[in-house]
Amino acid sequence: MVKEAIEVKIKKAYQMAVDEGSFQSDRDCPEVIFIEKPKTESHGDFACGVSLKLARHLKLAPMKIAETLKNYIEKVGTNGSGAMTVEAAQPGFLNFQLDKSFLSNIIFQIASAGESFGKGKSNGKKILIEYVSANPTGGLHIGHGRNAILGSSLANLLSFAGWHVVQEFYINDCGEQINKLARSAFACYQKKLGKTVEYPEDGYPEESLSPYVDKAMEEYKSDPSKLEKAEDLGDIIKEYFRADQEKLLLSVGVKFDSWFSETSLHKDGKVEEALAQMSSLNYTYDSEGAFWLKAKELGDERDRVLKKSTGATTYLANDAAYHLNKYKRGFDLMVNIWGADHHGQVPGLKAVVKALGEDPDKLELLLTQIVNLNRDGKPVKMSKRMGTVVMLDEVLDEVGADAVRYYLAESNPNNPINFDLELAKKTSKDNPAFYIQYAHARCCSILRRAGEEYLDSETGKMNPPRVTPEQMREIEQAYGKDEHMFDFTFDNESDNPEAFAAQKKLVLRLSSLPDEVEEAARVMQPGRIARYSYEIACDLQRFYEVSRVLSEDLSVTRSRLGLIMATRQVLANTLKIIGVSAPERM
RNA sequence: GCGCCCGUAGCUCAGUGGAUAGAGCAUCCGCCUUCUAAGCGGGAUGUCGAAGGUUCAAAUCCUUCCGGGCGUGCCA
Repeated sequence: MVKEAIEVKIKKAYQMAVDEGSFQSDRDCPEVIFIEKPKTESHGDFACGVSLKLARHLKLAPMKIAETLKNYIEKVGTNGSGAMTVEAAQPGFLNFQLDKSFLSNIIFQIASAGESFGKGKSNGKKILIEYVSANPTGGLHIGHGRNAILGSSLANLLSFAGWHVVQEFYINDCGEQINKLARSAFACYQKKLGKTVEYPEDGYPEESLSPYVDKAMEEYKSDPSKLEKAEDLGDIIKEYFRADQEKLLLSVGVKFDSWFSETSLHKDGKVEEALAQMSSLNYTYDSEGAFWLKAKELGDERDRVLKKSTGATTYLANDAAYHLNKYKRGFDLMVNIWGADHHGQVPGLKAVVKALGEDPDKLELLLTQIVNLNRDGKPVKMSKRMGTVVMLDEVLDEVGADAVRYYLAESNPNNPINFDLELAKKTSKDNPAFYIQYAHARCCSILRRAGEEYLDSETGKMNPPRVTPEQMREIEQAYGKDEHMFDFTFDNESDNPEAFAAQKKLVLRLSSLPDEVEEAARVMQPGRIARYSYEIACDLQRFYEVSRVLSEDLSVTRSRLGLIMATRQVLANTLKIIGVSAPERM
């Protein structure tokens, strides 16, 4: 919001400069006005290097352009948002220093927006995010967990940024893996009935299936004929697994709007339809008894089989049908989240989409790298059931949902995660997940304490609350209405530069939530919000160290309580995006 | 071989073509009468994997090379 205000000012200044003949150009600035946060304090609170970019276009020295813009910016004035000073600096930067009035106006704006602070305006667009999409043949491992948390956080983020989001799980409930499940479960069942059968050599581990077979026998004990065919038993068991996956995902706050069955595509003849559509567009051919996609001419490294010589369709053919269905549902954008070990399938899927005559640019694939588990920096393999693969529920049991969500959401999907189990359990600043929650709890604590009696250190007696319940209600009501309520938040820079710096830093950090949301949504990286949240926690801590909220001065107390409310709100909003709880006490 | 991802402080990682490349951990030195010390402040720490190129300006864009991970089925 601050960046926008500055951008508007520069734009206006540019137009005035053109109008008055200082710049020989059209009224619209030909370069993007990019406002940055300088790393060095002496470069102001915000800076803009547009003069450097304009040098060639205007045929003037960058420094000259900067100075001209500075003069016109001063003419533009404050336009109601509070004051700032501008400096032109070598080699042509514009450096902006915000005034106290500007800063307290920021708090006021956050206060007015309340819960919706940082929320993007609805863009009227629909997006489908498909993720996890595991086989219903077992549990979910930590890699599924990474995709689940990324998908869910991305959904929260995009929805907050103004998209209409649909989250979907594509159930891979047919094909070779499912047949294997059915065979294994049926063998297990036969054994339970006392028959001597050979357990499939490459089958799923009997000990993991056994409880599910027991469950099926219990459920169908009045009508065991339902279990008499391997296929039927497989259908029952795979639904158990799917339901377990759903339950586990719900326990980490991952909730799907839609569960799409691969089998339903076959039943409804959609796979054949998709194949026919690709044929009609002349992107297929028969060879060696199989049915092929001309993938190579659509950008893949070689052609791909759609229907095997056995007559069965490949996963690619099924994916074609599924994606055709997605396209028909009219989304503006579709995102698939896959493990990076599947990246080889990307060109095939893109080829299929083109062969169906759809726009491949509407389909975005996010690939996630692997999750390594560590304990005190050393690699661990902890799974009881699967040997080398670490299961999501085991990690969840050990460190809890909040830590799982934070660490899996925080990372850049392109990088492998080194998830340290001991770190995730720490209750200290080393553990950002904890530290952010603690910051939120601290805000709540201060707000609570404001309305409680407190010990007077001089008299040793209890004093009445600094802020009575009536006053607290007044503050909450004024919060968002009284523009000048926050004017007392800041110390004078000359009296207490440390305190002023911390106050300013916190306020500016809070103000950037809308920019952070917009940028994170644009690059589809909810992890940026997680890291931003940690930075707020650090800034709050610093503020807390150097400037008291609750004091004898009621106007300062009121003012700073407003800042604490604003901080609590921004922390709550960011935690909600990454799906971590915001506790009031810890 | 080919394709994708990665290479930034001792470690884990940020970094939008812009000013002196940043955080946290670890390490060293300080700091607890006060709203939660579950903490805070301050040092020190770099061939941004390498070399070319584009640019007024490159960790960032392009090319080549080196190192690591993954993939490369009529499996999913």
